[in-house]
Amino acid sequence: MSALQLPLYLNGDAKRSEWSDRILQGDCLALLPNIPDESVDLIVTSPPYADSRKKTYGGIHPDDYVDWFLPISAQLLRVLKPSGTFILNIKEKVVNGERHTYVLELILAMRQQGWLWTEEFIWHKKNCYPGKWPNRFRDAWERCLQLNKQKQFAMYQDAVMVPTGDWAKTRLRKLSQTDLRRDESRVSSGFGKNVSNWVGRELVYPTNVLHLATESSNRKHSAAFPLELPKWFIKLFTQEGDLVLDPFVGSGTTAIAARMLGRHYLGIELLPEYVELAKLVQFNSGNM
Amino acid sequence: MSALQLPLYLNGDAKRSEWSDRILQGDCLALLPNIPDESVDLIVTSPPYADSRKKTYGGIHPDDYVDWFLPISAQLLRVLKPSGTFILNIKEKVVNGERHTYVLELILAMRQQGWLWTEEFIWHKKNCYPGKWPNRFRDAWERCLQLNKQKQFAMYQDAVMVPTGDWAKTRLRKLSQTDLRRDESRVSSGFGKNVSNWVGRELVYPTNVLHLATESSNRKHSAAFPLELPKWFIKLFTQEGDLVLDPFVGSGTTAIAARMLGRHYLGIELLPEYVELAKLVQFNSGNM
DNA sequence: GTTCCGCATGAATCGATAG
DNA sequence: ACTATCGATTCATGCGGAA
Repeated sequence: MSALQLPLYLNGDAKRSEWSDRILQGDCLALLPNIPDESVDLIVTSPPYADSRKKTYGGIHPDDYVDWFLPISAQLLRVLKPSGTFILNIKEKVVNGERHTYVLELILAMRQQGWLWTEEFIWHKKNCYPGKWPNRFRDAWERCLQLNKQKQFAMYQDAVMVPTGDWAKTRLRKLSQTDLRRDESRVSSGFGKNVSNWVGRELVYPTNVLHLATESSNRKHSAAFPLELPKWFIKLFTQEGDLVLDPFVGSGTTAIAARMLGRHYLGIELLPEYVELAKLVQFNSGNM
Repeated sequence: MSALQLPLYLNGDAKRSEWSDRILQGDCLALLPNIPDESVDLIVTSPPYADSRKKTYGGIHPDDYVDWFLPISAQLLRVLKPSGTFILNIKEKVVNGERHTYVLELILAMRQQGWLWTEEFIWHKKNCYPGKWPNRFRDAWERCLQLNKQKQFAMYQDAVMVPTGDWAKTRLRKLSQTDLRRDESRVSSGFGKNVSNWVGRELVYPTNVLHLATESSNRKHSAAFPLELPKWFIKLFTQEGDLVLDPFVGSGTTAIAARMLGRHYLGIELLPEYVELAKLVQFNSGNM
């Protein structure tokens, strides 16, 4: 789909409400330029991993990955609001017995591009692919890179608080004065170790290791990542009515998550079959 | 301590048995050159984090971290056996609201130096206290970089097998003891449990995510990692009688772990007070 | 309706084989 | 030598059918 064939609702002059909440089929590098500057509150995406979907996406070679992604991230930087956040779910492949370095290089290159590498969340995959190899174990985690345009960005931490675990109660009982003092010295700022702030509370703030609920909706389609993953980031970085973009929306997981949470969304997907699947699920998820 | 003042047991001509199983006080960059080529089976260390221990180590600025570490890693590359492994526990600091990139740059630089970046294990600090800052949550994980000299290296995967999630869950539920049920028993954990209790049962291989509680003992070394962490890597990458090196041994955690597992060890520590502490613990751990 | 098995299925990786 | 393809390995999970 060329720029000239773009649907009217992607015209930059249109109001957002006229072009959001859709799944677009096409190359995101061709479609992204039609999204207005600084119009997106949150980008959550899981791009095709290097060399891993050769049959479907043509297979980006690990050595070419950074060059392939940088023009896209340049567009994402443009369309993101100054207070917005970009969550990039990615993991390096094993190449010739080594972890490839394209993710490291991508982070460095995106910083040159103007992004701030604010944080790296860890997604612990509970049911990772099985297998046994002579010199490695199963890969059970992926990176969720948090990138921003500014040091100050929108973040709604209270929206993702989690119930206090049993460990907290146990821990509290065991806390001695020396424990408290030691931790106070270890934590230099902010919330710190003021136990009174969380004693008796039912909810606590999570960490940067994603500990999502084990419950997973009965999805019949294969999703790139579980629904809970985009939901968590959408709750954390947006409010109702905000706009969430996924330039590699696949079967629509991010769009569904946004819809469920009352956020506007815009999904882009290259493969028509995924677009159809996404639209189907999108339609069926109306009452979720 | 200059090279001229090196103790006799660090003379390259001496047999390993004459110079191992000791904690040496001094700058590792000055002491490492006296260790013979390709004599170490495993290196496990947690170097001082950038800028985090200004008072004790002089505070390596994040921007200088790579230049500071590369001469050391060059020595480590030399003393490591071809089949050996280097486990580097490290985590980037937040500088000016961003994760600093020195760890990424260090990986790239060490590859230029000849290291292979085989794997990145995640140490998930599962019992760290909740906490929050305006723009981030509590940091609950650290990197354990696995670096090698060759694609083929010694690895004893059977030594770290853990009970299956299903089996453990079922059995523990039938025991109906709250404490046991709460105990982490899934595949991804396996620390802090007496695995011998499960011998003969169904065991599976772990993943590259290590669930491990931070140590709550009264260690004075500020960067001490929990004993289970070096123990796990020592079991995975060495056999009894092998030699384990920690060039930043601190209060001796790696040395204690090696001793407990019947491995030879060599610890290096700059600060005399830590050396004394390490030797004390080393002595007291004789019957552990 | 529950609970309990059995079974298919993965954003995987290695080594061998083939071109 | 270097790349492309295939078989073997492995386990948490969700599902369907059975008790």
